Amino acid sequence: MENYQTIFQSSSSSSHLSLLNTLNSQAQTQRQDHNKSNGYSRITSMEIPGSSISGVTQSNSLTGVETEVKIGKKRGEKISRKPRYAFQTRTQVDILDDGYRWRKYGQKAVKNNKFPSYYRCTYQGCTVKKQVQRLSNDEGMVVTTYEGTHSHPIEKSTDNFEHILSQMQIYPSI
DNA sequence: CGGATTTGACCGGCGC
DNA sequence: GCGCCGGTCAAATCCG
Repeated sequence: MENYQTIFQSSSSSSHLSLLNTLNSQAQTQRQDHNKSNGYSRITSMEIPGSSISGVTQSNSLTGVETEVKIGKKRGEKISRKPRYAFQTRTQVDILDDGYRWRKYGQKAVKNNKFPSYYRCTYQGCTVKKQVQRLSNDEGMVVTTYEGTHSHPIEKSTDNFEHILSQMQIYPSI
């Protein structure tokens, strides 16, 4: 976990998928190191200087956390854990388009937070889920949690987001 | 017309 | 055992 910046710079042609895959790999690596039991382990922190996202006026700071979700409800099934990556983004727009097609399937009120929105990837066979929460503390703070990994190419051409990713800087630990 | 979004209800799990 | 909270589903609606 030393060369975060290098990894991101090398993902110039593969776009957003590379970002998530990169985080995926690093998350797994760190998971072995820390092996947190509380379920949340901070893996990366990103900061985006004032960018060109429509609606964003100030700097964005992304914080990625990886979570292990164990599903042991079924019978003798193997221990399946779903990777979850949470990004804390300081922006005014709730929906950060990462290039995939998302379909909202639920919205429920939570005590400490605002109304979290639940999204699912509409690609056939893709069970990746995304949860967007808005912190009541900071209106501009949005927590996006990705659950699962995409196994298909990106449909949309979000040059905007990609541009931001290129400017993204990750610090080893904050 | 098709697809995405919305909102309410339902279900399951956890806590007390 | 009951109640509460969170999460998901599903039908209706709206938009493009």
